[in-house]
Amino acid sequence: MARASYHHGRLRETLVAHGVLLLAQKGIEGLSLRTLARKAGVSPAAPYRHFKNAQALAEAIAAEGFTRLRSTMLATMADPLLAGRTPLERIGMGYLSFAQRHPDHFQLMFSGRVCPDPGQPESALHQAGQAAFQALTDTIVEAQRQGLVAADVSPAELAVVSWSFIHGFATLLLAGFLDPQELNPGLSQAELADACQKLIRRGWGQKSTPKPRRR
Amino acid sequence: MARASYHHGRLRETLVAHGVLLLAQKGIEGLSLRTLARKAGVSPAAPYRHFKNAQALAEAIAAEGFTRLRSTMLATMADPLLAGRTPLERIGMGYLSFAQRHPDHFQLMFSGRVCPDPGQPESALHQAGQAAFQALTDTIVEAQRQGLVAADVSPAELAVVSWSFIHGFATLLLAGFLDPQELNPGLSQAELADACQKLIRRGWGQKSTPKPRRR
DNA sequence: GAAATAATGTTGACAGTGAACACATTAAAT
DNA sequence: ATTTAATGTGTTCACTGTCAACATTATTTC
Repeated sequence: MARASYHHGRLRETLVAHGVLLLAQKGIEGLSLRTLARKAGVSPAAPYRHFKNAQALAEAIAAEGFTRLRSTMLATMADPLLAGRTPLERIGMGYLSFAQRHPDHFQLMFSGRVCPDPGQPESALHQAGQAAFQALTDTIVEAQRQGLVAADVSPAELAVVSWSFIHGFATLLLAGFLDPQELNPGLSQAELADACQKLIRRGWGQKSTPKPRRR
Repeated sequence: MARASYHHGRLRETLVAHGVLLLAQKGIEGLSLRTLARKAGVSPAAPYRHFKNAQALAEAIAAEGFTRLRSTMLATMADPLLAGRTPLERIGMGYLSFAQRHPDHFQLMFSGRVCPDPGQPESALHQAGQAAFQALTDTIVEAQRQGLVAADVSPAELAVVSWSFIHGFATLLLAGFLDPQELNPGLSQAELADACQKLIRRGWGQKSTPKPRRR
């Protein structure tokens, strides 16, 4: 931890890296600029040479979260154990997996502590978020090519819908609003996710165009 | 603000009420126990007689948020201006309306500052949240009765899916991830929401039973 | 290569915060 | 009426984000 030279050399990355760890250990409330400076072996004022304020540091940590979320989703896409799943199922599982393994990081990314006004759409946070979103859009295009998803709807719309659903599902799960057995018909999380996914694919509207009844 | 008697009398409610206001003015970061005590004209230690700590106060404010969210949804349900909309559209509009008019309150309710572990499912927060959720479930049952929603799916499942979607949509909207015109085909928020809603009702799966091609 | 300049880190201070303690005042119960 | 519980006060502590003045080093420029 202790360093020889007066300058740290890689303080910015070190702060973000320790931020990710501290977040996992102490949660969002436990994340403090001073603590991170201490862990980096640096004075409390040093971080201000790299970040305008504590929120900017939190934004950088959140941006790193989006990068990792994207990596997790891509890894899940390539996981041979999930070969039987459709691309959209796989990427959704990646999203959920990240949210559940790094709940505090996930919450920070969307907690409003970050990016309150979209005045700076060029921020690293926005870019990292859009990159993750792009992975989802790419997956949808691929699913359309494979004939797994309706091809007559714009990928962007489909991406908005699927991201909205999976994000809401993850958030409500983390917040504990989907746990009680009273409301769910005693399903495990995987079963519930699966049921929802099937329901979405099918649509929940009344079957207004009565298909030729199978029987 | 100043009071005559030594005891405040309704400190708890006063703190929560001022909390809602302060939240709207200063955002989540600006919400502090001491400031609320000051606004209530009371010493910094007084709130601790009513709340175990600052987080418990935040939870009470969040619970109040769920109560108001439920009220907003019910009001939207009854709004005569929206008579042409289906019940699910109306309640979704109520949800979005609350999220956009009280973004900080909405974020607090799901920000993880609140209810980290579901060890206390009896908390007021959980109860208020479940009451809001119940309004949604009721609406779905009603929509099923009206034949607007597939009746062969459990209302609980439909409620999970619709709550997940609308919550995710609201969150991404607030976080600014749905704004850039690059990704959306230049739609207004209302148009986007409408397109998503239609898409969900129809389902996004490949039309496995190909309708007679129009041309 | 030496000097000027920019980048980066330090020290010390300040106000604001959550929290705890002993104590004061009032309401409620006996 | 007296005891007891509930509620509010004053004070203190450790911690936090932030800043200004200063110190050290890296980088550029002559």
